[in-house]
Amino acid sequence: MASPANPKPVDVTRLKTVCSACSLRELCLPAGLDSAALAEVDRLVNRRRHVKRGDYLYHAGGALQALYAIRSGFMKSCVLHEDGREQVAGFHMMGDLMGMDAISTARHMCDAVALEDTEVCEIPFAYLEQLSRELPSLQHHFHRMMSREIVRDYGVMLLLGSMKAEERLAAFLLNLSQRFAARGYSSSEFNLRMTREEIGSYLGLKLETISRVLSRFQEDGLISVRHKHVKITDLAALRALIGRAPCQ
Amino acid sequence: MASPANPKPVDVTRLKTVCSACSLRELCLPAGLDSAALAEVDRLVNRRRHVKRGDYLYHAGGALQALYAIRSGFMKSCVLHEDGREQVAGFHMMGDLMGMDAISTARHMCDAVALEDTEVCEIPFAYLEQLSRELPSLQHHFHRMMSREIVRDYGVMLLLGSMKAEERLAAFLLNLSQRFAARGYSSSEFNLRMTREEIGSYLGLKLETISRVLSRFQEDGLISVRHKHVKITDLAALRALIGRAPCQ
DNA sequence: CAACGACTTTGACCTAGGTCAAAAACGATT
DNA sequence: AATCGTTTTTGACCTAGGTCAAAGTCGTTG
Repeated sequence: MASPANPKPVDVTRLKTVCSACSLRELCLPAGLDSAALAEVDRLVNRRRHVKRGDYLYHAGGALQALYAIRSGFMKSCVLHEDGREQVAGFHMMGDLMGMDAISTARHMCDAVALEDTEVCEIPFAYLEQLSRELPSLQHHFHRMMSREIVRDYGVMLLLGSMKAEERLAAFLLNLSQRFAARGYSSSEFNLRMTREEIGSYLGLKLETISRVLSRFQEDGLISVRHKHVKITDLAALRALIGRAPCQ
Repeated sequence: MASPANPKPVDVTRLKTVCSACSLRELCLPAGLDSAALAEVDRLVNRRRHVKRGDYLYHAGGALQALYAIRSGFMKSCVLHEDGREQVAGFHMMGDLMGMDAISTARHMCDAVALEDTEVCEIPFAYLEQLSRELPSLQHHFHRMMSREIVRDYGVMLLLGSMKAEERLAAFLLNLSQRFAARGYSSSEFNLRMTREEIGSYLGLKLETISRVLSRFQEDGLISVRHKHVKITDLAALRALIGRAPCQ
């Protein structure tokens, strides 16, 4: 079970934690760096920030100061339409890098909101560019992370553009499952940090549809859901749902 | 009107054209570089490639060799689902940079197909990384281009996730219009290079819906369409379509 | 522990867009 | 100019998912 950030108020040893000693080292920005490079990156990532549940890490329109690597917690990013409609563009967890949308115009193009108390490492962007000119491995890994975001986005387009409700939700659950697994948590049992409405927004569906499809999955023995808690009971069947082409 | 690549077979002077003399200089990778940097980039971009209508620039799964800047022509990129479903992830024209999805895994994650005869400049990726370590302005602009792709993708998510058919198509036409304008072509009159089916795939709709909505726009006096030729006759009304929130 | 608000579930009904089918229009080729 | 294949248009009908409404469940706070 993913436990939330340690509730102890301020722990000096933890505040001093650096990339080189971080358990997310191999998932996060410094993945694959040698120890010399890692020491440099320790200096790059100099500040932590706590974002309380419901609070914003940054707002659309705000100036780019830094990129943010999530240390613990859970966030969503939302694109806004002028008329107030909002589209969840992604859910982010430990090791994920946020804020890359802002590099283009030096202003954030989406909101980042904490879905539970979250701790992030601040990565001053100007300094990251400078350092990545000196450290080819850092440079390359940063490029890989931006590219990975593009690939992820393509996956979401595929989801939104050509899958039906059941497939979308199956893909969503499998994606969460796999990301939890990659972080050492259970791949079969986890808590959803977001509401049905937020899942719906992400998947281009209404919250009632999410609720109904989850119920149907449960009836069919694919999962068991109780509120935010999900247990995948038939992984193969869930995978089969998105594999086959029911249309055409 | 955008004229296709010169049909003369091989023109040596054109083959020798370099970034510093390219009319797309300010849209493309070298945007904003000083003349010293530009001279370096001239050496970086050493090869051209012609892709005939219907041919692939690269395939999903293929190894990343280079990024590609479009000099002339028109392309689409498609994400593939294992079951054969395909989702058009984007349409690309002169000055656009393609292939950034491949940096993440060193393999392309989508297909790139020419919708008309297209000429691209090959940008060897390893060399681009090397050069951008030496030229901060190139480095920064490259980052901006990757970020711009992420922002574009967020826009597509908004489109697919929370807009209805008419809004999607209006947004699509306005986007094309604006991109043609940025390249010195008419913003109000242009040829669609893609089929109704490809538009539909991009917008998460069926080709019949595209056809119907285009006809409706024409009846309402927003545009006039004849096959691939589109003329925007009421820009304001088209804009108004995506501005207001008809639902909720 | 009562009460409130936020979230979820479920049912009944409706509609935007999908599906199927047929005809028309085009463009490339002979 | 005739033919073929591709693309587009339009109509008739259908269904997945949206909408509206009501009841149930939870966590939080006084």
